Amino acid sequence: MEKKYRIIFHIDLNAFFASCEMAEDAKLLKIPLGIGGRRERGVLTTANYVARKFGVKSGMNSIEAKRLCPKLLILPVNFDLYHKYSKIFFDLLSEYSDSIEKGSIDEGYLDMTDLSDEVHPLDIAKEIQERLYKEHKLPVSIGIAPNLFLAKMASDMKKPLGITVLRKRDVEEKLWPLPIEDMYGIGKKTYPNLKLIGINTIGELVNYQNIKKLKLVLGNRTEEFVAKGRGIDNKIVDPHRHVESKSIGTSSTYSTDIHEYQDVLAKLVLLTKNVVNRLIDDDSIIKTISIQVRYNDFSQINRSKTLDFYTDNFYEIYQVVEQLYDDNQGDLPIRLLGVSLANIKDNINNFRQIDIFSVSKEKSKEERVLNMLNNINEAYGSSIIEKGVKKRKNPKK
DNA sequence: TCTGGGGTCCTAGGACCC
DNA sequence: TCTGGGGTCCTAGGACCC
Repeated sequence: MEKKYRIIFHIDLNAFFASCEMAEDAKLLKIPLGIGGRRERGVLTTANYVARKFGVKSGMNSIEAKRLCPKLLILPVNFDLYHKYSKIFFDLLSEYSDSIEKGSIDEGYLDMTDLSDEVHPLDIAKEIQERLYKEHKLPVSIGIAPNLFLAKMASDMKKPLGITVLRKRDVEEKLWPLPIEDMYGIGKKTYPNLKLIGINTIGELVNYQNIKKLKLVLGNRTEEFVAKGRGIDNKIVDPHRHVESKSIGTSSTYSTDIHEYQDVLAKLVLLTKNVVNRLIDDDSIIKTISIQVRYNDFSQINRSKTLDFYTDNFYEIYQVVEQLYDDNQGDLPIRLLGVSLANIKDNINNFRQIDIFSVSKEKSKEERVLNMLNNINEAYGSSIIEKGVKKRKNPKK
């Protein structure tokens, strides 16, 4: 029998980074906890609910957070730990459906339409929530709805540990009163423009009469947002979306601005080393290299170059990074530098012709970069560099 | 109290090929 | 000669999300 509506779950881990730390160490359960940078320019990526009572929230400058809540404990981000719990989370979800789409490290969509008529979706949601909390100490909020957009909006309505059902017929009552900035996809640049034309809630967006004016603000996505506001979203749960990452990058905001060319290069070497290590760990190769430079007035440039071959070679990649910087040097002091790699593919059958006559030339360039690395090592006493000389894992397959 | 770091997707113009 | 139009890739920038 054909069902009239799909049944989609959106499952969202509450205060995920903080919850992982608390799952690891029960002593953290009752104290205000934030995760993020502890230095002058650091901000919190998240905070537990004890800290939130003091007004502490994600995105907040760490010093301001400390002022609001002097007893706040701030731990540095620990991605290895979060990946471990993320895997636990998705493994458990996979017991309930084959149709799972990873939204990000801490949220997923499940298509539960094929659920037997004997079981109620709400009971399954309760079971998932209880198991994650009891077996793994992970609190989640769950939204149940006929499509992905409504499920996403629903999971946000009750936090932490909420379960919210949002049916098509509930849209006018439950969705339309929400402030427009709470709509998924409307961010901090767009919502002031919507307010300017008199739209303050999702309902006001849906019922806006002057479509031409609306298109000036929302552009090509106007129809999409209006449909979503009406509770219509035909996107399917796609297990293949977001399985392979499309880029690997790292960036760093420095506690004091960088003025000297040589200092910039030293930072770029470190950043490049870091991303190339991750690339090699991943057994992947890339052909697009980008740098990001943010100046102290917060203006920013991004520059990229696509090679006509794939590589995972540090020296080759670093040469491009340095070239991109050299070609685009600005006058302002630098606050942030970033390096990222895109156009990624698996490192299998990457046969490349090597021009033996250029090898000696390349050698001398390699030596120059190696010297930079050694100098940085001496200056910082850092272990990052050594870590980078690790061996390639066995190729896949 | 000045504003992190990891990403994805979209747009628009230009190069280049057919 | 003064010139089209589709497709694809590259580059830069912007917006958004967690």
